[in-house]
Amino acid sequence: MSQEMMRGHLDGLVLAVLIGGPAHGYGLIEALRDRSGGFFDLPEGSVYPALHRLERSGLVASGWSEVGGRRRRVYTLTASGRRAAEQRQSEWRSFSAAVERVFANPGSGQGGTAGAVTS
Amino acid sequence: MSQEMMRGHLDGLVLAVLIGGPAHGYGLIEALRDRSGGFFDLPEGSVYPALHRLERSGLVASGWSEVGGRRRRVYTLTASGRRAAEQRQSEWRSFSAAVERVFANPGSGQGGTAGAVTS
DNA sequence: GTCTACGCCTAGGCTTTCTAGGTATGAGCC
DNA sequence: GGCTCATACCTAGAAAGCCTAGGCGTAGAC
Repeated sequence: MSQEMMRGHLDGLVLAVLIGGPAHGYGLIEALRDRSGGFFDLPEGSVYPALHRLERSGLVASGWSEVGGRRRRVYTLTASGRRAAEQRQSEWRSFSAAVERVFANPGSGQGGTAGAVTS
Repeated sequence: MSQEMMRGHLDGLVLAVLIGGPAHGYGLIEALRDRSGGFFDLPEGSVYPALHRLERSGLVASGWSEVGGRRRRVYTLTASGRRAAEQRQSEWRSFSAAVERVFANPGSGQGGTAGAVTS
């Protein structure tokens, strides 16, 4: 449903969730599903690589934990990760506003740009 | 600035512009730049392949025109293209709303999901 | 004669996401 | 004991989309 649209936004969404506190991969998937009202139901194969990517970039740090006999890798925002999260959100607002302007604009057309179509 | 975020949204934006009337590639780039307040300044290498893609999908139809000694390929929305344009916009609204929900939600955290970090 | 704006095009590479698998624990059920 | 489900991690490879970096050509200004 929204697979194609995720491009370039996953990292920002993950960082946004981590602003609320540390989380592990599986829980992050649930958090995104819950927060989005079920709209984002991301496969593990998307989220785990994204987390590894963010860790390589220094935006999150991870540590192992054990809960109920199951090991978890818990991710926490770093200082630069927090800055990145805020920047991503402001970029999103700009992007979203720009898209809305394009959608809203009802033509803006001079009407004469097309010329005569010959075939 | 917004290169990564375009993924999956370009087609919808192009279709949105074409709702206002036929346009050619070069003019479409200008229209997107103008309508978005300069935010979308797309390279030709993005827009022309997108138009060809849309034409292959049957969402737009093209015809050649000549204006001032310069040839233009003018693109027009087909019937299914118009439907697709509207659908894209409604999908955008859903997507945008879901992103906003994720950004707005201030934790929603139980706080106890992380467990004790051991290393 | 050169430069800029207009106007079209494509090949190749990069990045990101998804598909489709794999491993392992704990709990509930028969 | 076996089965299944939810939890929890991981990766290789394919698929797709956009950008970079070029190419071609006309018209008009300087």
